[in-house]
Amino acid sequence: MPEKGDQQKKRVTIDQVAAQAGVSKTTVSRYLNQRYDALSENTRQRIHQVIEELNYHPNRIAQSLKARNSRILGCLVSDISSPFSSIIVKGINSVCTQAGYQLLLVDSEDDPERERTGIQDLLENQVDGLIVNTTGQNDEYLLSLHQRGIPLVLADRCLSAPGMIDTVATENYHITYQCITYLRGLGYERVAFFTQGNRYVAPRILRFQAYSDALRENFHLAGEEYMYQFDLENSGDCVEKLRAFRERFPGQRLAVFAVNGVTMLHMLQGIQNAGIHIGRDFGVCGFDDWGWADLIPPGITTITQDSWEVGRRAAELLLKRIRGAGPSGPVYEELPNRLMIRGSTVSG
Amino acid sequence: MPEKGDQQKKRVTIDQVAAQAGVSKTTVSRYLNQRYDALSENTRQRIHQVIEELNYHPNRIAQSLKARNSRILGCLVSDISSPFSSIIVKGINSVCTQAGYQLLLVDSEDDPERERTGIQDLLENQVDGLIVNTTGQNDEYLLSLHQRGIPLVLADRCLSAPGMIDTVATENYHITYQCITYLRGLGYERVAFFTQGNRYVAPRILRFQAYSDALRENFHLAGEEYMYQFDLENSGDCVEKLRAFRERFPGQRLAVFAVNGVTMLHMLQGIQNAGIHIGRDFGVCGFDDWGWADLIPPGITTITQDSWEVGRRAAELLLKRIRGAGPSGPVYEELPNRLMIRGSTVSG
DNA sequence: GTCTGTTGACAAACCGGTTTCATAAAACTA
DNA sequence: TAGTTTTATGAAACCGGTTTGTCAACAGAC
Repeated sequence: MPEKGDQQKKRVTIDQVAAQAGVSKTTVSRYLNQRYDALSENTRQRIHQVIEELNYHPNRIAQSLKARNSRILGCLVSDISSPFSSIIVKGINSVCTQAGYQLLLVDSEDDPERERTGIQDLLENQVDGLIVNTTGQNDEYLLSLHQRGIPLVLADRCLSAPGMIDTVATENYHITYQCITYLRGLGYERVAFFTQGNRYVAPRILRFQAYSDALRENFHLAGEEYMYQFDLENSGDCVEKLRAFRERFPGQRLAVFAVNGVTMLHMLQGIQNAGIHIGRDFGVCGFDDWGWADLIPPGITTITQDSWEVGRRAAELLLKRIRGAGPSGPVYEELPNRLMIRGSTVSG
Repeated sequence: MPEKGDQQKKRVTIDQVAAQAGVSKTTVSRYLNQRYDALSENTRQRIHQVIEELNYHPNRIAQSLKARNSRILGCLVSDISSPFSSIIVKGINSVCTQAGYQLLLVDSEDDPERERTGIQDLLENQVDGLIVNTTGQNDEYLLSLHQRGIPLVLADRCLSAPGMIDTVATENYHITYQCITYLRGLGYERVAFFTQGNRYVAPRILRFQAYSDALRENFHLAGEEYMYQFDLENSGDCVEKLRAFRERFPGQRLAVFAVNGVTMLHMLQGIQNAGIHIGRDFGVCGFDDWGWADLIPPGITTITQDSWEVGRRAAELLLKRIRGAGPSGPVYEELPNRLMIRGSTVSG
C-alpha cells in the first residue's frame, strides 16, 4: 500500500543506509572512503546496493565539518562581466573540476568595502583558500589574512608593496613601454593615456608608470599631463576628453592608449561619436583583445593577455599552498603579453 | 611572556568564546542569533567584547549542518567566458549579495556529462537551490531533480517540453521572426542561418524555428536549406561556408543571421577573411550586443538581450521557491528583446 | 514566610558524517 | 589445545554550531 503523500523523506543519511544494509555507520563510512581492506566482499556488495537503491549521496557539509576542510576555493573578482575576469574564472574552474574542488564566487563590483565583506563571507563558509582580484584598497586586510595563514593567491593584481603574497599576473610594464616606444617610432607626436574606473589597481598603476617612463624618455613629455580619466556614468565625458585632447594639439599626429579592454570599448565609442578618424593622425591602441579588435577598422592594435592561463595558474598555485607544497617564499608569476600590431597605429 | 611560536591556534570556536566570557556556548549562540530577550545587558556586553578580542566568526558549515540549509545557491552555466553567461552571473550575484546568500559556480563547458556531475557536486555541497543554464541534453535528469523537490530555475534555456520547471528566458521567437521579416522588407532575397556549437539548446531551436517560419512565410524558402553550422576548431570552416552561401546565389542580395554573439563574432571574422562587403549585397544581423556591434562598420544590426535581468530574476525566483513562496505552478518569465537596426542591413 | 512567575543561564541532544578504540570471530602458530 | 594474530565490525567521541528542557535565583503576591 503506497504511503500517504508518497513524499520521500528527503535527505538520505548514512544512518539510513547503515540500517537498511544491516551494518553500522562506521562500516558505511569505510565503504564511502574506499577503506575496502577492512570490508568483507559481502558487506561491500550489500552497502553498494543499498546506496544505489536509496540514491544516497554523502553530505559534504557534514564531511567538511569533521574534516575541517571544505574542498571549496573562494574567488573574488572585481567585475565578472568583464571578459578578462570571466576568462580567469574559466581557468580556475577547469582546475577545480579536475581537482575535485568547488568554486565559490563573489563579484565585489570594484567596491573595497564589498570586497572585505565578500572575503569575510567566503571565509565564514570555510573555503580552503582564496583567489582575489583585489580592488587595490585592501592591502592591509589581505596581508592580515596571509599572516593568519590563509592560503591566498592574488590574480592579476598585486599589492602596492609587492612580493609579500603569491601572485599570478601578466607582464605590464615592459609591454606597455614597448607599445609607447613603438608609437614614437611610427612618428606619433603625443600619446594620451585613457582610463576609467578604479584608479588603485596594480596593473593600471604599472601601465601608467611604463607609459609615463616611455613618454618621458621617448617623447620628453610628462605622463601626468596626458592622462585622461573619463566617467562611464556620464556618457558624454569620454567624447569631451577626446575632443579636448585633439584640440590641444591641432595639426599634430596624436595617439591614445587605453588602459584595458573595457576602457578601449568606451573609448572607441567616443572616437566614433566624436567623428575622429582612426589611423595616421589618430593612433589607437591598448590592452586586451576580446575578439573584436581586428574587426573594427583599420584593426585595433592591442596588447593581448592570456587571462585563462592566469586563472589556471592561480588555482594551481593555490592548491599547492593548500596542500602545504610549493616554494617557501611568496611566488610571483608573470605571464608574457603580446603586442598585436594592426592598422590603428601606422607610420606617417 | 609571549608564547612559543605566537602561532594562534587558528579557528576560534564558540566554545573558546564561551570559556573566555565565562558563559555557556548556549548563551553565546543566543547572542549570535540576536536572541537578546534572554540575555542580561551585562553578559551581552561581555560576549561582544570577547568576540571582538578573539576576532571570532561563526563556522557557517557547522551552522548549515544543524540548520539543514546552507544559504548557498548553485549555478551551472555552459560557458562563463561568454558575456551572456557572465552577465547573468553578475545579476545572480547582485541578488545573492543582497539576500545574504553565497554563489557556488560550475562551468559545464557545454558538456552534458559534466553538467550532470557538476549539478551532483553542487547538490552534495547542499546548495539550497539551483540555477541552471542547461546544455539541453539532460531534460530527464533536471526533471527528476525538480520532482525530488529541489528548488530549480532554468536560466535562458528551457526544456524541450516547456512548462514543467521554472524558467527565466528572453523572448526568442517573435523577435527573430520580426528580424527575418524585416530583412525581407529591405529586399534581401536569401537569408542564411549561421550557427556553431551545441545544437540542442532551447534558444537556438526557437530561433531557428522562428527563422524557418519567417523564411517560409516571407520568402517561400525552406530554412533547413539555409542553415550553416560551422566548426570553431576548424578555422577555415566558417569562411568556406560563407563563400559557399554566396556562390550558391550569385548576383542576389544575401543576408546572414547569427544565432548568438559568439557565433556573430566568428562569422564577422569569416566575413572579413572572405573579403565580403557588409551592407546592401550582404546583410548581417543576429543575436547579442556586447558593446562592439556599432563599432564594426557599417554597424551591425543586433537583437539585444538583457542577460543581467535574466540572472536577477532567476535568482529572485529561486529564492522565492526556497522560501516556499511564489505561485503554485511552474513560472515562465520571458523578457523582451530589442531589435537594434544598424547599417549592416539596408534596403536595396 | 510560603507560593507563584519571571529571568538568565546551562547541560545535553542533535545535525551527518569520520575516526579511534575495543572486540568477537576466524585463522594461524606452536 | 591453548595462545596469538588477523579480519570484520561496531560503539562512542568528535567536528562547531543550534535548540530543547531544566533549573536556580530572585521578585512580587498573599
